[in-house]
Amino acid sequence: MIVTRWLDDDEQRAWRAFLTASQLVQEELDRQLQRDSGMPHAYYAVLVKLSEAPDRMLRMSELAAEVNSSQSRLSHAVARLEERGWVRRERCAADKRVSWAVLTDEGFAALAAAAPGHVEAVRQSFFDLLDPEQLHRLTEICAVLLKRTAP
Amino acid sequence: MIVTRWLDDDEQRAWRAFLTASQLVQEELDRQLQRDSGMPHAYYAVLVKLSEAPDRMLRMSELAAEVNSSQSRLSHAVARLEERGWVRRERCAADKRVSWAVLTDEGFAALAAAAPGHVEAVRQSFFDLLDPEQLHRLTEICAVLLKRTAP
DNA sequence: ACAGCTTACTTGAACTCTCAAGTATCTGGA
DNA sequence: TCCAGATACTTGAGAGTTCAAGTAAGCTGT
Repeated sequence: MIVTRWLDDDEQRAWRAFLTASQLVQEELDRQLQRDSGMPHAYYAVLVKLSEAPDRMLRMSELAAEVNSSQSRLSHAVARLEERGWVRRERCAADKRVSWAVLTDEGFAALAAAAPGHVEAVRQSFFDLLDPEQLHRLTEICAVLLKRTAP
Repeated sequence: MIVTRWLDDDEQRAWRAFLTASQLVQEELDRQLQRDSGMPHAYYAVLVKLSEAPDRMLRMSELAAEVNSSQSRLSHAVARLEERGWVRRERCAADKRVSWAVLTDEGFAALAAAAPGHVEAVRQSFFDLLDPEQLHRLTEICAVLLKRTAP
């Protein structure tokens, strides 16, 4: 039988602070993007990754990995983005299972329109609150949280 | 005209690390709870807060504030929890607009059953990865992110 | 060459969340 | 008193996410 190692008070506080802070920041940015640009943050992330890719295109599976999404989620998301004309799908000739997601000019324009407001929001709810020392440490800590190889 | 203060490379890294780390941790725990206990993390949080409240009951609006949720979201959530018999609603006699959410014995039992596995998961994806120094700093930083009064 | 596994992606249904609108109740001032 | 506005909560519709299952195409070993 395994005895649960419950969280002590300090751990409780630490955990709830992390959870609440990250929720708060994410919700705030999601709301800002939805309100000002009519897209959730997940869609914004897709557009960003595509815009940074060579020829503004990526395989669906690569794109999913880049934006930290399941294939299913991405597939639905790209379907919506396609409806808006912001992304286009292209079947790969070499391997017909693969499809490429391609950022259209309209998609790039939508991203360009959304970006300034979003960056400003990120500054307000994140960077402007932290000094360089804190920022550096937070980055390190987050890197640690990410490093452990998923099971 | 306002000139956008774009993020420099360090800022990009910091921001993406924070976003990715917090998403990863949250998704992991959400998945764990859903898989092992059939509830999303948001519902678990509701049960926890109720279990800690005097008489295991809270007004809907207080509960919403405690779990960082909109009233609408909480109302839907409590409706689902009520269907499962984990929470019960009681109209307040003094102010009939108010309703109390009350944790039932079944709800408490469900929480008790879910907690050990969840705590273990939190250890694995959070505490076990950080040393005490990092934990302390992270808590401070998250407190800063939370402190700014929402507009 | 071809049966069976793997890979890449899609689909559908169930569920949660959001936003806006709706209901009921209370409160403060004319 | 009474009504206009505030408060507490609910409801419904639309959208995104998840999970499991489904399709299609490539690979592998015999």
